[in-house]
Amino acid sequence: MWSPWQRLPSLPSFTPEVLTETLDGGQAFRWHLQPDATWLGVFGPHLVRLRLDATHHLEWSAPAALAAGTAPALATYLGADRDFAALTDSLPWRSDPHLARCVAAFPGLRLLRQPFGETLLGFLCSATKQIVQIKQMVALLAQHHGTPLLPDLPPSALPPSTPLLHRLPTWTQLAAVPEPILRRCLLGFRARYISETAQFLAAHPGWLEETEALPYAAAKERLCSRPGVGEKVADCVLLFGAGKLEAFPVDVWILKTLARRYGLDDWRPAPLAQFGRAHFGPLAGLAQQFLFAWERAQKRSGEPKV
DNA sequence: TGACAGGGGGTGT
DNA sequence: ACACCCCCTGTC
Repeated sequence: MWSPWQRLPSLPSFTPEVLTETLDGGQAFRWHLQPDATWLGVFGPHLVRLRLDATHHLEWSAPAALAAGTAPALATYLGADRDFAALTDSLPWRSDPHLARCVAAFPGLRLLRQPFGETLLGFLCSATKQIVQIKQMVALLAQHHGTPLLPDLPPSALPPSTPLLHRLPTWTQLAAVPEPILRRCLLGFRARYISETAQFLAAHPGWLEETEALPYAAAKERLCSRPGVGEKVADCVLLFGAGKLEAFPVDVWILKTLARRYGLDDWRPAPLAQFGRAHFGPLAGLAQQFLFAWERAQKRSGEPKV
């Protein structure tokens, strides 16, 4: 049923914590930790299990029927073509003590390269929502409107009630769904954004592909012309779905971080984004991910759940 | 074991 | 500044 576990060549080792932060730290919303401590995730047409071996290197397994194209797709998705250790080393951590401790706390943290259209969909869901709730929305979108990943195989091959039996709907599929139906995916006011974007994309074939290929500034401008896409969402889509590492999303966490750790109280998001690009340089988005991971960890240790 | 606020990784006006 | 939409979470 599942393919044998296979090492993923050309990817460095991970600690479990950094793997969690990479897969389930707000970049992507379709990775779920299973009871056996493996990660189960979907991107594009791919359904994948991931785990760490004894040497903390990544291993993957996919349903046998889908496993053929998995390795190269996974390599792209995980950014295996980029040396994140070297990129991280080129961040200005030597002159920035706070960045230095964030980098040290999450060694090997990387940016994903997700399918562009799916990234847009995920972050259109993200406004004023926490990760758990965004994950719930995209899971429902997939269940209700996405194509089954294993059309010919019995669901019993997977854990019961997994939210990962379907791909995300394509924008073409979404364009055929009336907004009131979309709302059943717990989207709230975001349903209108998604519906209008789907209509627009149906009327403008190639728009997504062209946008993804544009340089950062031009791509951001185009994304921001869509309803529900402001600067923050556009930067997330370009950072996590187009590999534009200069994108510097300013959300409330980064706002608080820059205020508290960098003395930038009362700054507005747009000037903060400018500060970020100036201070952290052309890989500002990577720096942002370290800062974000740090603040998430602080919040967890400050307000333990249980 | 239920009800009840309060707030939530923004955007648009 | 405030509405938008309403689910999740923490409380009582």
